[in-house]
Amino acid sequence: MSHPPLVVVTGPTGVGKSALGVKLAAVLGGEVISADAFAVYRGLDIGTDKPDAAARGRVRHHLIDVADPRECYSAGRFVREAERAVDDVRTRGRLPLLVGGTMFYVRALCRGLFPEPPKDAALRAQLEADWERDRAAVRARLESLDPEAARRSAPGDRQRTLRALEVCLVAGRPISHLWTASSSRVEGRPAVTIALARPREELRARIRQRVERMFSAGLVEEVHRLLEGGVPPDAHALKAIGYRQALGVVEGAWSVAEAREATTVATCRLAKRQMTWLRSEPKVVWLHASSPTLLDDALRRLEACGE
RNA sequence: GCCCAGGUAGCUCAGUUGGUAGAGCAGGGGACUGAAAAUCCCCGUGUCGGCGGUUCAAUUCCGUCCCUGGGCA
Repeated sequence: MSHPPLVVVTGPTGVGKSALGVKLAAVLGGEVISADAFAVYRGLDIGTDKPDAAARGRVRHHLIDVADPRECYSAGRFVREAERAVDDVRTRGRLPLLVGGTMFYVRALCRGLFPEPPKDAALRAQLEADWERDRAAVRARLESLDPEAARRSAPGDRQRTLRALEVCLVAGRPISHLWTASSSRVEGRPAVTIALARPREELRARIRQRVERMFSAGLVEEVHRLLEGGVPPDAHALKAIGYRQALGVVEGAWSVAEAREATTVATCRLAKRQMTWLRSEPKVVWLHASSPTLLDDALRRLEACGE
């Protein structure tokens, strides 16, 4: 069963991934599978810069608006749903294009995650409490259970430390052993990864403009609506850049100008971290997003890769 | 015009009883296996406003000039 390689279109926020993704899909008879940790939530439209009705009318999109904003979406769920979407698109004889900037999701889909042991909410809560009380003790515990995992996470990294401990305890074996069991169904068919880049200052300017657009398009009102719709202020969906800051405005802690500035800064940092992911990625086809012949450049590179 | 207060990192400022300086923010680099737009780690040489003077040594003291606030005319 030989499929064409999965086409991935990625890059830092604001470079123009979505636009290229839609154009490629239109030309190649493909469908977009979004790799975006917040566009999955219904009701988060403005701040996620979700593809608009025109784009979604032109090309079919998957994994957008698939979760309730009160839920906590996850990489594991993304991989399951994305694999299903890839199969679905291929079954219909079309080309799946993974488009998005959530690098962890992209990597998880392409390289796989280890088989997850069942969740244990009580244990997680207990570990969180332990961490607040004595994080050194928690670290020592991980150190004894799984020295390898301890070495791979910084002492201050609460999230990884607790996750590692939780998995070790539930699975009854070190998480570092489970890591070696990672597997992905798309892994065998290497993806062609197109990454878009722009000069730093240009990207910064685009981000600044986009953030201004989001606030004037009613980002604060959108947060209002979500809260009125029953989304708790501490919901994961409201931890997204822009939403956090807009929530600050709703709660009266920040002026709109402050929120806008903070959102811009946070978004630029996100872009920087995304670039860090991509630089370490071994086989990436880099394209200049501002090239007037971008679509042709991309098509040519895909052809060269066998698509 | 006079009087005060300032002029130190991209920004806001601290500091040096004279031995060429450091915080926060911004910025940069990196890590990343189910919260990932998260979580975390590392990175600070800059004519200390200009020019003179005193001094072994001036960003620090003195003089003068320029600039920015505020006050008085």
